[in-house]
Amino acid sequence: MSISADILRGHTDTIILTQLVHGDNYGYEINKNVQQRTAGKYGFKEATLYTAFKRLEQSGFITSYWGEDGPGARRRYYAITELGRQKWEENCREWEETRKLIDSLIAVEKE
Amino acid sequence: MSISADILRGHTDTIILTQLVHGDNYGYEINKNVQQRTAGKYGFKEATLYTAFKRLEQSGFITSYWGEDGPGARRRYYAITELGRQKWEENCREWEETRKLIDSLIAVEKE
DNA sequence: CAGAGATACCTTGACAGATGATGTATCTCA
DNA sequence: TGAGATACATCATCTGTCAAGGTATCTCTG
Repeated sequence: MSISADILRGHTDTIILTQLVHGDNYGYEINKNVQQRTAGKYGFKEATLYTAFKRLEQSGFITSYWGEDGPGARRRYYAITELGRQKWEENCREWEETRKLIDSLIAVEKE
Repeated sequence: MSISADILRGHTDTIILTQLVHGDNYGYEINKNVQQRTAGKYGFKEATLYTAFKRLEQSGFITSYWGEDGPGARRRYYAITELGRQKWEENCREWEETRKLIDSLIAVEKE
C-alpha cells in the first residue's frame, strides 16, 4: 500500500458507496475489490472499514443485514439506500471539482 | 468555501509548498493566492495555515524569518528548503497517482 | 484429528490534522 | 476616534485512521 492514508481521507465513504452502487456486498469482499482495482496499491485497514460502515449506516446512507447461513464465516451485507445514492452522486461531483482545484493549486505558475 | 475540508486534508502541505516554490512569501498572502486561484472556493482557515507552517518548519521543509519592518503589520516570511523542494516533487508525483486511484475507485464499472 | 491459514467480523485507545474561538498588534481611512 | 483590514498565534475540541487485540468458522494438509 503505497498511498498515504491522509490523502485518501475523505474518500473512504465515497469509495464504499461506489462499491455498493454495483449491488449489495459485504466488508471483506468490498475491500478485496478495492485492492484489486488498485493493483494492491491501496486497501482499507479493517478498523477503518468497519468504522466507515457504522458511520454510513448511522447517517442513513446504507443498511445492513446478516447473510444467509451458508458455508464459511458469517457475513454482514450492506445495501445502499436512496439517500446514499444521492450522497454518492454528490460526492462524485465534489470529486470532479476537487480534482480541478488541487490540480490548479499544485501546478506551478507558468509565465 | 464549498469544498469539504476532509477532502483537501493531506494536501495542505503540498499546496503551501507549491506557493513557496514561486518564491518566499508570508501566510496571509499565500492564503489570498489560494483563494484567488480557486475563485474563492477554497481557502485555509487561519489555524490550519499556521499549524501547517509549524509542521513544515519542524520537518525541515521550510524556514522562516521576520520581514523588514515596513509599513503594516509585521510579516513572517517562509522559504522552501532543498528538502522541501524534494518533498514537494514527491507529493506532486503522489498526487498524480492518487488522482488515478480515486478515479478508478469512484467510477462505476461499465459492462 | 490436529493445526495452520484463510475468511469474516468487531472494539478500544491513541494519534494527527483541521478548525472554532479567542487574543494580540499594527495600519488605513473616514 | 473608531471601524475594518492586515497579520500572526495558541488552545481545546472534533473527526477519521489505524495498531493491537479479540471472536468464530471453514478448508486443507500431514
